[in-house]
Amino acid sequence: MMSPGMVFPAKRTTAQANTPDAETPANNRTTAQQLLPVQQYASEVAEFLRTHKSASVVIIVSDTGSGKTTQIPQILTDKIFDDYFGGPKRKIAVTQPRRVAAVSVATRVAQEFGCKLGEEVGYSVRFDDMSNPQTKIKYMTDGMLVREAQTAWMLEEYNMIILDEVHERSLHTDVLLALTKKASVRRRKFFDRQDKEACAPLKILLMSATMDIERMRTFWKDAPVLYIPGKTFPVTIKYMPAPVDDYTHTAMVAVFQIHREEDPGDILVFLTGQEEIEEMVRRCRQVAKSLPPQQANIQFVPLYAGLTNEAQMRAVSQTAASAHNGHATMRKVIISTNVAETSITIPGVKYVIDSGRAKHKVFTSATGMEVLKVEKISQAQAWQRTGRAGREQAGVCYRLYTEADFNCWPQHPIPEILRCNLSTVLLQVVEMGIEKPLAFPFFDRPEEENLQAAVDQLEWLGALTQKVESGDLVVETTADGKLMAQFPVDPKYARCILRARAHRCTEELLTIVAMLSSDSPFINPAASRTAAAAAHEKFSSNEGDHVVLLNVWRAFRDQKKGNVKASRAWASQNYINLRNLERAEKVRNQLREVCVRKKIDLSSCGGNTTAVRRSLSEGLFMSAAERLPDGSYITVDTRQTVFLHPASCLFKTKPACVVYGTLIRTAKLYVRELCLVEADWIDAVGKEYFLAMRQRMAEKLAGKTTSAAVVAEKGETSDAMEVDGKNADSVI
DNA sequence: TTGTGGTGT
Repeated sequence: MMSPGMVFPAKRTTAQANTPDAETPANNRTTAQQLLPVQQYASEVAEFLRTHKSASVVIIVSDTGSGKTTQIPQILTDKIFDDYFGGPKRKIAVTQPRRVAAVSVATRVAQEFGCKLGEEVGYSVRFDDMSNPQTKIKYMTDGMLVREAQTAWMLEEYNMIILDEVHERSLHTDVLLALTKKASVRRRKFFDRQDKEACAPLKILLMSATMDIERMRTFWKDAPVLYIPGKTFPVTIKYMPAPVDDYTHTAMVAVFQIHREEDPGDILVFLTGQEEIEEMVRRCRQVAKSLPPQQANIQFVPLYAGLTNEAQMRAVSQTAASAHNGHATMRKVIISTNVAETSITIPGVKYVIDSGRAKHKVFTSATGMEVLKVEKISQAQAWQRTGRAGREQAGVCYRLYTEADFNCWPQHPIPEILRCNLSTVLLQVVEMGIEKPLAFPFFDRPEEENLQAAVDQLEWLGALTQKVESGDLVVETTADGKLMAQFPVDPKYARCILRARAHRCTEELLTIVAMLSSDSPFINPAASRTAAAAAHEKFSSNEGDHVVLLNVWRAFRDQKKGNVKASRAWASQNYINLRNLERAEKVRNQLREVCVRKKIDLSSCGGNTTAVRRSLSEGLFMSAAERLPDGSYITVDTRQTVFLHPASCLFKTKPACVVYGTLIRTAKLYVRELCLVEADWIDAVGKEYFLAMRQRMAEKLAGKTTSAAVVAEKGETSDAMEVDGKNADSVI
């Protein structure tokens, strides 16, 4: 067992500049604490907006705690709404990357505004719309606004779109950056030329933390910028004098050092994942047992998104200030993933310990492969973590890396739009009437290869057609594509639903696709793994994991005829996560509504699971794999060696041919969410696709005679290719 | 024979 030791030099008294906002001229910390900075600057904000009344885009920059999200929309409605916008008065949309934020901010603003939530001030998030036609300020998730744009891409319902937390660069915020840019130009032209009563110009307000402002100004042709100081307290930064190998161990030593030497205040530790966190919590509790009685006032709580709401609440709720051991107060140590970076705010934190790492998902369009790996975070993320120590009082951030290391890290994380499968977004954008998706004004343009891969994939799925007109790629959605765009799921699953019409099993496919859109219904607690596996056995199938999901759903639905209590008991006995199933139910209802609206036949196949598998094969044919003699598999299109994931119900039976939902590299290159299919089915639906892929591979190989290409030709694993410093993408 | 960073329609 480790012994608590000293990892950091003695306490330094000088507070260093803590966040980038300390450098902005407007920043000072002598503000009256009862007022939010924006309230103090209200007249300046109003003046700024009035001065730039003719600008279609303005930028407001501010860090945590300025109150910009709650106050600025109110300033717009209170002070200048009447004369600020030309044309008829409609709504202000304020987008948020997270639903909880949209809901909670709207609730607070409705109170301040003195109206009932859902009237002048409201919100709109998936499954929950609290707004009406008279709503003036509508908080919404960015994804929700993208959805709305699909039917009205010029966003005529709004006078102004406020994009909040732009610096986070969420996928949908990036889509909106491009879309609103296009819409504002079009609306301006429309307004100038035509009926001024029918359509007002569209104003855009970007709200961001202090970063990347110059690039943003360039993108928006020198948009005016207003800086507002945030309200945070100074945070002292302490770096490691030398690099550490074992950051978990170092984090533990730091925790106990702080506990021994520093003032009261909770500690927030940033690690990378559930397993690592549970392990550290366990070891900390062990060490705490041997602390002297006067130091026993310490407790450890894990925090990650996979926890139940109750467990998350336990981590977030304020430490009971009640005396412990007669006099000392309890110190709480929250050991968390990056969920505590932005999504969850924890009161009472005075110390942050930052491992400097996080798990990131990387997607490769050429192979459809995902990798989830631990990587160094960006400087912006490090500042975000640091800021968590200064919300209520001055704090300290212990960085488990050297200053020299930190200075070498990238300034910003890679935006999501550059590291995800673009097919869903692309179909949405095309359905808005954007015919030349390669010319869409992305703030950060995805690699053309990735965009083209998404276009190709959508074409193979029958969602669109593409052609080249005077050098530009022009695409158009097909009738099926228009239907597919209606479903809020990956287009390949939308295609499965559409194919289910022919096989008379749309009800079953709705269930399966809804279940795939939600987190797994299975709970596998480490302590009772055998019991859980035994309980799950009754849902098993030799036809694949999709049929297993269907079985779970049917059991759940039959249970639901009973009462809530019975439902809970059933879930607990069967190691089933009820929350995830209830979410799947909501998704299913939404998908079903799309079918009703679009007059898509709803039919059920009963026990005929062949029809179900056939439908799946026709949407997932691009993700097919065949068994090799040694029990491994090879993907039919890109000829990569892959392995069935051991958690799949087909792991043992190893059928000759499967389609899969995801291809992910962890210990090996695994395929998951497997469905047993006949090779004939795949050939029938994917013949042209496989021919085209084979031809493309041959062309690439002809052009490249590197050893990597030869290895790829033999169908070796991409491991072998990586030895050459290449990967499968470079040869396919 | 494995494993789930985090969002969202």
